Amino acid sequence: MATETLTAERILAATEDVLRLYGPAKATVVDVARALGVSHGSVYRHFRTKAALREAVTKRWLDRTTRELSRIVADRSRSAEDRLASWNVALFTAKRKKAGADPQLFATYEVLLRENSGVVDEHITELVGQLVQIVQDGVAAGDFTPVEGNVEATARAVFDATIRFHDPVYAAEWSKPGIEAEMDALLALLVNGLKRRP
Amino acid sequence: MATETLTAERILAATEDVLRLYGPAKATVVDVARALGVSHGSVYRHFRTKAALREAVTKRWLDRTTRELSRIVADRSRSAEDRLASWNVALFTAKRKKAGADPQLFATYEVLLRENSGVVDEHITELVGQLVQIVQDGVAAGDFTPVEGNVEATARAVFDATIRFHDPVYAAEWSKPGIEAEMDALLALLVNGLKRRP
DNA sequence: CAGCTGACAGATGTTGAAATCTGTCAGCTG
DNA sequence: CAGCTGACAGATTTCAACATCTGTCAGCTG
Repeated sequence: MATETLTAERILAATEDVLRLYGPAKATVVDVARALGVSHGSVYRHFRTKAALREAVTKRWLDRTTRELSRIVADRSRSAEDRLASWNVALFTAKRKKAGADPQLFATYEVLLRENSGVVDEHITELVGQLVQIVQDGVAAGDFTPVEGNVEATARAVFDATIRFHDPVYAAEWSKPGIEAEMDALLALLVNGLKRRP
Repeated sequence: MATETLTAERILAATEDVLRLYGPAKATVVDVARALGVSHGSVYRHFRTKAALREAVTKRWLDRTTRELSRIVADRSRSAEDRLASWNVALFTAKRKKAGADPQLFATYEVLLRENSGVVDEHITELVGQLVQIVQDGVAAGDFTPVEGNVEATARAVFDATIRFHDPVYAAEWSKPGIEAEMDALLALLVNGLKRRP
């Protein structure tokens, strides 16, 4: 335990700790190095710049969510309609939990997301990809009709429509009473719009 | 012309000019007074504080949009489906035009909107109210079925769903090619969800 | 000799004194 | 005398000197 090898993962974990402690404005590479008991030069051996380090922390944080949601996508035993709603509720619940459990850290990640829009774009692409799979399954099962016959555009439309329930910009509204009813109404409207007409 | 009486409206117009010129951070009450050729004490006769002045400017700006849209709401000669799409397209087009025509001023208003969330909330309430009227008309005509039988909740859901196309937060995406197609897909999905099933 | 250290130059952030602004009001003016 | 002015106190912002941080690299160490 005295001198575990310095890995990227250990640095990332320490960086998250330091960010939680000092916030995004004051967390420095020197702080991270101190937390690990090494010199800051060693951190630069694993991450070319401070920006790259912060980007990696951001990606790590977003990937945890993507991984969780992928389980819902993969569960073919449930209907597409069911999974579509579950997926959206799970995404909302996960984000709201993060925002509520440690507002300090969540605010920090809001800053990181803004400065790493490339990582966010990739994350969104992955999420829309998951929705594509669910919609595709629904179409194959004869439950859904994609808008304009375009599954990609339809999945993207569903994602856009629920943006209020997953974009951290709106985090302040997530604790409002009645927010769940609002989401339910929106999901009902969307599912109704997707359903094949007899 | 030499000495027109100092009205609230003249002050508001001058304030907008000063904001356009200096930006939200540097525009001062003294600047506004100078633009009007009066002392800053006179401005304080009409607006209790600088914050109240900025709030009034913000409200004036938002009200211009509300007024334009009300013409679509009132036009009973068109179907609810038609007006719903028109209303959303008009809102999007108006905002996008403002953002594109004078990005400087639009950025300034983004700041004002953030510091006057109360005014924004009222504005949103008015807009949702307009949507309620359109949805109500559609239900009365037998074209729409409101989600959960609740017209208010349905109108709110439509508003939330299109947030990406009217919240200035996303202004950067409004000039992306293909954005109109994305809005069309979303509107088609929503209208489909609203339509009464035979 | 792979991996780490720490001194260093330039970039970025902090700090506090000086400058400007906000909001008030007694008195001036048309 | 209604409406405006401008001097003023306290609040806020600006600016420049100072402190800290980022990123590099020659050399140390296990």
